[in-house]
Amino acid sequence: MESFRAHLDKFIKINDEEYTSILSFFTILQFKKKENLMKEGEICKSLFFVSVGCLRKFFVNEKGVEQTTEFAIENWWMTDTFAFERQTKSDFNIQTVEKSVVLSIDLKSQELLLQKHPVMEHYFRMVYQKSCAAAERRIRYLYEFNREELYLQFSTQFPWFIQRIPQYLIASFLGFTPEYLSEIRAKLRS
Amino acid sequence: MESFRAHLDKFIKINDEEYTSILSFFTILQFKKKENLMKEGEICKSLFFVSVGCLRKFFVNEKGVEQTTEFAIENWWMTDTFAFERQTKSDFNIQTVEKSVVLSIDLKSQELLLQKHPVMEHYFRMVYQKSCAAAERRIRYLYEFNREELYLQFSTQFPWFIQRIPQYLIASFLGFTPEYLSEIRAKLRS
DNA sequence: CGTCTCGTTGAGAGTTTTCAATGTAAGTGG
DNA sequence: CCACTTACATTGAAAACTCTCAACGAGACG
Repeated sequence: MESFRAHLDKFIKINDEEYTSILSFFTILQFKKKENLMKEGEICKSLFFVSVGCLRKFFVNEKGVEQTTEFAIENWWMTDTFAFERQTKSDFNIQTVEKSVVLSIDLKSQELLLQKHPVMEHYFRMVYQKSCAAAERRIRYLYEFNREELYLQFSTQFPWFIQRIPQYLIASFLGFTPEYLSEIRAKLRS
Repeated sequence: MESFRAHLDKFIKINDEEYTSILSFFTILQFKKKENLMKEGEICKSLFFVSVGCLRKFFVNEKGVEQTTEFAIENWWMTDTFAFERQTKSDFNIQTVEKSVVLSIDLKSQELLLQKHPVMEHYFRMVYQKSCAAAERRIRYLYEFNREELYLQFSTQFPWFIQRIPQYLIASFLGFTPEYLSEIRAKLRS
């Protein structure tokens, strides 16, 4: 878990002993591709930190289609924040997109962690703050661009991610159908 | 500023002396309807807390139309989080929708506040966490519903807000044109 | 009274989805 | 390694959704 340590170091100053203690509050989990970490309708027990790999969050709409709302790659956190905070049923599914290594913590452990290591309040404050900032930007893009522009924007901003992820997930994340993405790509190609 | 105290009390335990000290880091501002608190392109200096009234955050799209992305009513915070954190140019405008009373704090003051009152780290962690939770829900709705359903959803969930705000701002917030909102309302009426 | 803002209506145009069919790449078990 | 199956990507036509534009009506306010 060297990567988690490096990540924490970007926000807070801790020594080896503290790090060992902090890490002890988490469970390390390994997943294959397309394994489920959380299911819609089940109590949202865990907050996940992606150490290696990629997760996606999605729900199933009334037509039975999976709508991806978020990806999490290395050094990102993911859960249904609303449901985790209240320990209620999750509104989302979380699934690996690739083989992944994930740190997991439950609410009670997080509370104990914050109690024992107050510096982690600062850490999580910063993480949530960045997460809010990202959400604000995300929402702006959704209002500013039409589907074609969203794809163009996304593929120029994260070309390496486009390579990494199947296209139908990109389409799902950008909020349109795989067919329409094909059409857009055909148009851009010509 | 009794309302701010009551709001803080929901998250943290502080005495009168601490509260007085905390409040001293803020500036109290009064605004009339449609006054500007922040402008796109200017350095994002302030984080705002709405004590009374209502703010909206918007940007101007390439067609010159104002797109509202967020409202803040009593006990909500608002800024361009990304720009505030980095003290860079704001990507959004912030304007009052009604006559409002607002607490304002700049980044340096917030840092001093957090230093002097570590309990505020916890407070802001909770606030940002809730904000993230709201954003996750918001994004889900944007993916789940078409415009008509968005309006239906919004108007049944926040009927009191629909009363409070002019319709063209509702349309802007939900991401469609006032004309289309009229059409939806006509359809629902019949 | 005139002006401005806001809400409404309708026609036509643009965007995006649906559905069904086909093609292609990739994984699996023998 | 091949044959089979499944998952993913593409195409095209018709339908559904949403926007644009121009015009009109109603109310607020100086």
